[in-house]
Amino acid sequence: MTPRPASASAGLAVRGGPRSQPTAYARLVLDVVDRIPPGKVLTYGDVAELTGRGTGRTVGTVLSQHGHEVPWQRVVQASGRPAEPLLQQALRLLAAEGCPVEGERVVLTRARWDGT
DNA sequence: AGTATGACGGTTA
DNA sequence: CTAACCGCCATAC
Repeated sequence: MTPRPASASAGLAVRGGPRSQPTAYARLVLDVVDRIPPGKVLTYGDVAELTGRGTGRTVGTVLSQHGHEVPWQRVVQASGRPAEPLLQQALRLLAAEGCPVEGERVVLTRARWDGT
């Protein structure tokens, strides 16, 4: 894939400022999310495992700051439900790319990406 | 170095 | 099913 415009920023919990500059950790996370195939998803925890650092919480914080440069809708909670603020839009985007959705959640048994 | 914060996860009630 | 609680960990200040 083409490199994402490094214009975005990472950093977690930015209080008091718009966006800080990307951190190595944020790039790791965005890199993994960027590789999720259309119609497939990963849980926040899955992303943390694939990067080898952090937890679902830290992954979520990174995406909250610049998930805009990656297919953010492909990262959902362990329950299969997209994060609250993005619920409707995420479900719409996922359904559009052929991801199995049931009610307000993704059918993880069918849509979970194996990371390969 | 210590405290606060957050697009999470798992357990317990 | 919902709600509360605690553990987790990178980052900001």
